[in-house]
Amino acid sequence: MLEARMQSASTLKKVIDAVRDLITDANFDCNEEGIRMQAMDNSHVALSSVELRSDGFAPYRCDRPMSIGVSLVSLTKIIKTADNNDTVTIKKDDDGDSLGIMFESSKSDRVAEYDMKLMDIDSEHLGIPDTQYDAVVSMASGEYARICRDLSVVGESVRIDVSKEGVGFSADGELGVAKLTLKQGAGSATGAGDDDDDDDEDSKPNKKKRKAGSGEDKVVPVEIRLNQSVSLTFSLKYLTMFAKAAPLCDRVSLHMSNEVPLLCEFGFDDGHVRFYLAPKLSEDDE
Amino acid sequence: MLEARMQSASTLKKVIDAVRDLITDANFDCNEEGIRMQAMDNSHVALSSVELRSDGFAPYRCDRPMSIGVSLVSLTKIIKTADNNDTVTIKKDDDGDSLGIMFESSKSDRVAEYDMKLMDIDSEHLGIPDTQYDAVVSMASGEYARICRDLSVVGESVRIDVSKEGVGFSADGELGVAKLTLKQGAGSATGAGDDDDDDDEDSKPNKKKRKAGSGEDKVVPVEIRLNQSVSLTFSLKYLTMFAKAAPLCDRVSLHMSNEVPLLCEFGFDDGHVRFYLAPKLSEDDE
DNA sequence: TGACTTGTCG
DNA sequence: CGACAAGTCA
Repeated sequence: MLEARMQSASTLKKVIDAVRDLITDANFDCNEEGIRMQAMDNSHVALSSVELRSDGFAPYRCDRPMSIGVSLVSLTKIIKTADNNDTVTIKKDDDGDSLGIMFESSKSDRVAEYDMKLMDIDSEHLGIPDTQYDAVVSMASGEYARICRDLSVVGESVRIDVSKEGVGFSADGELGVAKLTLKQGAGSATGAGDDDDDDDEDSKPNKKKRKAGSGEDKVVPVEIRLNQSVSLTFSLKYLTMFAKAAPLCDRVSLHMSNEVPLLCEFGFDDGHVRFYLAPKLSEDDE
Repeated sequence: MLEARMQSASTLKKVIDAVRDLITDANFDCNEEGIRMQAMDNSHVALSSVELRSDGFAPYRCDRPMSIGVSLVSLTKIIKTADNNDTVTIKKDDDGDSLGIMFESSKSDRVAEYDMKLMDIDSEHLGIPDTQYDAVVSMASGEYARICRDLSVVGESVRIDVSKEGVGFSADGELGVAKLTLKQGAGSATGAGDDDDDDDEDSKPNKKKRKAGSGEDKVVPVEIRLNQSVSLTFSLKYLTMFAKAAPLCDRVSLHMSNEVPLLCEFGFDDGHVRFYLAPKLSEDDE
């Protein structure tokens, strides 16, 4: 028996939005620590990994580990019917072959219940080594999204160079060459500021999302942690798909070592979305 | 060596937007006075002419005149990645075959550098005689755009009649006849004019949604300078494309003499965009 | 069906 | 000026 309730549907909606372009089906692996999902994209190039820790739910109950095979296409359709501040409860019996999903509106007495059919999915659970990366770049997630968008007009690949001075993103193609440079410590306004109030922090999920329209954007500085300079080339198409996760949080961190897959991480309260992507081996690949 | 820096990208963005529907490639002719661009549209019907005077740049440096062959398609893609208030610097070495374009964000240390490949373009530089026109009509550029839009619903050509009383725009087609009259001195709020004058036809389709902007539109009176009445017919398709320049400035002026190409001018600080279009010879042409 | 572009709102 | 939503194109 699994039963998990989250105060607001918005995080779940954003998580689904973040991965639905990459994944069509996936197993949700649940245990007492929370819910995890991991899957390669359809062309087996990128790995997506989602964690929703049990702390993010109240209550959370999972008597014994279970693996729930979900069609993200179906789940997307269902989750889109929820309001952002609806309460979401998901429930699964030990024996059933369907997943119960319930949305309760806060202001009215509207209750929507879905019973989503499940799938049998071969879970190719890949162990991901807990690598130490040579370079970790953290920046505003909006900035990351924009860099992907801007460079996409020039080419299909981006070379990321990280050094002490900063991080450079460069692309080239028919129309010429583009290079975008961020200096360490450089601030960048995000789209979503949320002000930390001192009083009400803890377990209460902050559903006050004041998306500070104009003016009061929080400045999110670029931070670089570097053991060794790296230079890696990636497919912009995938990096752009990763950027769909940007609404989840202010920051994204890119973890890189030469010739090792990139880890692109979006962390949020009580969970994260991580993407892994192998670098292009050489520039002639394109 | 050319180096020119403008404080804000917005003007450049608007200039490019104004001509990109008409022109795909053009030479940017640079000298110490500034940058000029002149080109016929692809079907060799309309002439576009852009001037960016050196005063609009700081600093501006152009050691010797040069002609830079630019693909507006590429330039459009690049310029779209700039924020409106980014600082723009364009640079070209005397010998290179590419144009350096740099956007610097004001708030952060984000720097985007592009190196755009150039083209060899046969510059058919047409001398434009500095004509004295018989009639010059100046009006709100938003009003101009709206007239083009409204009349396009009715027909493909517009006849413009200028007399002492005012200026009339008329079109006809399948669904009937439309005539729009502006009187001299009549004020018009930018964007939403409905000056109901006596000549108003009821056949005018009313699907105008007046998006009167922020309410505080400046009133821009219609001004007519007239030596002799004129009556000319133009393709609405082209006049509508000219209207893309409207964001550049509050006013547009239409310079006309019978049987001579129209000059449609959008002037702004330190520059202008001008369009020339030959009149249709007779109304049976359509 | 999804992604992108454009237009509107805050 | 940035974010959201709708419409269009692929």
